[in-house]
Amino acid sequence: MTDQATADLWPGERTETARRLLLAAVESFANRGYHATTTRDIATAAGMSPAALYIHYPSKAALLSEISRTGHRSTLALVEDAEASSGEPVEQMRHLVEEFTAWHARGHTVGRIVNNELHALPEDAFAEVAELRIRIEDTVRRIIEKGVARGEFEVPDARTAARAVTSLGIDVARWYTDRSTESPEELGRRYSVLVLRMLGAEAG
Amino acid sequence: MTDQATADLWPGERTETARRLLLAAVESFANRGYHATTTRDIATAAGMSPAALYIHYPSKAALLSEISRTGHRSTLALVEDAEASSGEPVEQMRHLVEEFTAWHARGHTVGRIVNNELHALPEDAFAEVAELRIRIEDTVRRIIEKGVARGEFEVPDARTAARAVTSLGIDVARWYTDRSTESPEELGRRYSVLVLRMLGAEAG
DNA sequence: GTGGTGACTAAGCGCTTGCTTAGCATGTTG
DNA sequence: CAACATGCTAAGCAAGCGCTTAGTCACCAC
Repeated sequence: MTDQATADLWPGERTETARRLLLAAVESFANRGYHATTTRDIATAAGMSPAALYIHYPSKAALLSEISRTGHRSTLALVEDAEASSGEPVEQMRHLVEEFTAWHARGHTVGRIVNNELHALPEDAFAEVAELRIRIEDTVRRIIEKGVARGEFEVPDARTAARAVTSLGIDVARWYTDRSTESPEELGRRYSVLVLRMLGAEAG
Repeated sequence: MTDQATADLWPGERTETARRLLLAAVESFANRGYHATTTRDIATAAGMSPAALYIHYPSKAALLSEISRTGHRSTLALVEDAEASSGEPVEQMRHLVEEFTAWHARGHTVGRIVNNELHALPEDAFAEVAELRIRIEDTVRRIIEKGVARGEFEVPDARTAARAVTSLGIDVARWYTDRSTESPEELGRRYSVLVLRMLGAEAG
């Protein structure tokens, strides 16, 4: 039931049981929302009694924190890799959109939690995650500004354009389902064409 | 505390008290989420005891249904007005994006409920709302297809492009706050420039 | 006045929630 | 073989949930 992309985020969680609980939490939080999910839901989905959850995680909120932190770190890494992949803004942006979009399609369950359950995070996790989100948006804006300075992009306002680019990718997690006809990779390629054109780049 | 755009959605709710409850529910659902909001929260914010809520609405879910239905109807009307406003796809699309974006910025509280609390809706409200969402997306796709047929737009895939256009607007409700520097109208204009370019239209 | 009505509250019911406690097998160590 | 650690469960606790009940008060018709 759990997709590979999600499972890959926690390759070696402390024990196999802890991992099963985590993946069950991802599934439940994504489908029903954090507050609508009970600890009994998670434990049952992982095939154990409610009390067993607390041997592996101190609280329901700790599960959410772990999911949100890991999801955000993974996204930031992806965005920074795209920036490092080339010196050319057009190529950087193509990579970024392709992978950012595909990530949100492939891992739309984790993506939903990452983007919609921010308000449910405990303070410390929220602080870390907010910082990561800023760094993601800053990276996108930096690429756009560099492209504009070089005359390869042309936008009315870099900040707004950066918002639009990240926004497009993030929202994929909201509507993409496993029954969608486009593969995550195909969607990424199509979105990168649209985005480059949106930014006023010449070539498709 | 409640913005004018939200208040305008219910110009003449049955009684003044019913309206106060509804607006308090909008505020609470948007800030904390439906499941994290208690009927006590709503009643207290409207300045009354928890039991008074049930004189005006049969349940907490009925409040959500009312908010979601009205929000969706208002959005569909806006989209259909944009299509009717001109015979030219470029003009239709400019109007659509300008107003769709501004609506989600102005009414970002209602917008968040409309787009993120679908799973919490009772069955009958969900069915109505799902139908409205399809009509919104269909209208956007129709405009794009007409533009492509006329040689005024050029996109790899109309369905994907329609998703991207609606997605951009919807996601505004997630990140826009009253402290955002751009006005809803200004944001709408900037987004319409980006979208038209994304669709391969000549003029900005 | 009297009876009726509509908007409201204080109190609380039954249930579910996140989490804890006490105890039970199993395996490992000396 | 005793002593302990580990990973789990059955049972349940306090708190909070959506919603109901019983009753109060202001107002209006006659």
